Amino acid sequence: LQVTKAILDPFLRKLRQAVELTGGDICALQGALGASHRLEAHRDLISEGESAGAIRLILEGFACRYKVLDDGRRQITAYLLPGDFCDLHVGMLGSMDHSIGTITPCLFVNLRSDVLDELTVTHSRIARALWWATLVEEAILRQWLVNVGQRQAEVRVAHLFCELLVRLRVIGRAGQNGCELPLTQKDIGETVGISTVHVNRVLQDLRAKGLIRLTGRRLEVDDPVGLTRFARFSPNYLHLRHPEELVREEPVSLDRLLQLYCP
Amino acid sequence: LQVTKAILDPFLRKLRQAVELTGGDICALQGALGASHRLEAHRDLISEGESAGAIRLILEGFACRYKVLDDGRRQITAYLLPGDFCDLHVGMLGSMDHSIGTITPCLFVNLRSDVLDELTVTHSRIARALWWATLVEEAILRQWLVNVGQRQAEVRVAHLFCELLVRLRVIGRAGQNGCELPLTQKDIGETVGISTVHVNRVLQDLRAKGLIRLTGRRLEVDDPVGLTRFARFSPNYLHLRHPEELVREEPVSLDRLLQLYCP
DNA sequence: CGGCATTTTGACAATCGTCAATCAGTGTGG
DNA sequence: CCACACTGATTGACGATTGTCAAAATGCCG
Repeated sequence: LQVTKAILDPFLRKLRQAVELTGGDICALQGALGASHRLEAHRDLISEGESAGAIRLILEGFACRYKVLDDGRRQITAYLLPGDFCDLHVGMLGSMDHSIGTITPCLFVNLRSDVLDELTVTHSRIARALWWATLVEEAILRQWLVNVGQRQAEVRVAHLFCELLVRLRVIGRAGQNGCELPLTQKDIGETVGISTVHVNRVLQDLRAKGLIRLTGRRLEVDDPVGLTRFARFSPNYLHLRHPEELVREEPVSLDRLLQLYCP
Repeated sequence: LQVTKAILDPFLRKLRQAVELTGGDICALQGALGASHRLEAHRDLISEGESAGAIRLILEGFACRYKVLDDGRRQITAYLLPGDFCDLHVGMLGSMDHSIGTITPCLFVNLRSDVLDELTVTHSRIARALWWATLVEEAILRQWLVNVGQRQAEVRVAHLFCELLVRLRVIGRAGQNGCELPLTQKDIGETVGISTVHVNRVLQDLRAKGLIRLTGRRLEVDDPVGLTRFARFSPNYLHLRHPEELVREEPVSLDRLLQLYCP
């Protein structure tokens, strides 16, 4: 499978939130790309207990980190979207303390870790951007803990939607009025710590309030301002450098990006 | 205030869980130490929104990361114990997305960030150990999210105690039968996402089960095995290299450590 | 069309939160 | 030494949010 350049767009957009990458940086990153591969929905990329291997970057699809308890309950601890790493720095810890699984069919590229190690020495901006991504993941975890620990079910769900909307918008996958959101109600419940049945009730309430509609695999936002206010959402914890860009609905074509960045 | 060497013991013990430090590493770390200072209980070290400044290491006392909601509710997202950093890598993100406050009176040292930056280049083991500490923090956050999202109040509290016992044992501050634990029931509730009143009920239940007693500022563990089993606690997510050492009740004297490490 | 996953509904129960009062422990000043 | 204040712990009554169970409805895909 050939990795076309356009498919790196979400990744580059995301990193642009951390640092201003130069053309040289981008080309160097391309040089680290290894083999790409597909995985169908509901498969594990890595399971808890395994020792982390290759570094993988998601190009397409939804995946998640999760932990399963002995009684079968599952907690999703992160969503991995196009442009996110699966196991960038976690590998340093030795064995995985959680699993990573796909939600939809996904497309990945491997990154040659030796090349990447070298890059972080020769291209300090890249090193910085990669650590930024890891630290933002941690910040998101803190925010999730606040939601699950302190807020009511309805607010939790609203907040999750706000966050996903922003993250998808950063990578050019969401407009102001909605986005593709391939999560089941079970997934949502396992994310915010409520039962599937209650997720259903909450979604109906949010719809009745005129805030959102979750139909099929798509989230429609009827009242963006109201939703943000209801969820008490502030994107500060995402540490974006260019919040103003989030308004732009149109994805930037990668031709455009490469024009700008590669001399 | 003079930083004696002995007071670094928890820090060095903790890092030994990540990598085997050489005498040179330890001496280099000592060279990065700056001014030390005290702070009384219930004060903020850094508040949300501020831009992170100096890098600080806790030498003595309990502190925590937390977020406050607009309705006054608070969620503690991490405990900072002796040997833990307050703002090691978080500074890379610019502004703080949470606050750090003391629980007991605390003693800190500043670290010269320029010296530390240099260290991470010249002493790769140190760089590795510092990132390990950050990644373990993230792993703990994931585990907390699982607890708060999926488990019953009683199990949440039991699990928290297990974790704190292990972490305190690593730094030589806990035996098999208990430890100093200066948390109020309010603190515990704000950690595991339950009300203060319910914390009280849960503690009584745990005592009635013969597992633990929390009296004053001390946690007594009456049935360590039973507690671990009840909490479904596994220390894997703490990524310790020397779990066998946790059994040892006696703190290693720093004279001993320096004898071993400094030629 | 038929099978399967997902969503939806209703009834009921349980955990947990809230409120408000009391009790216990600790430190302070007279 | 004791009254006092203050914080933290404890108790009880009550209610609300949320979970569980089980069934029915809907949607999706071969």
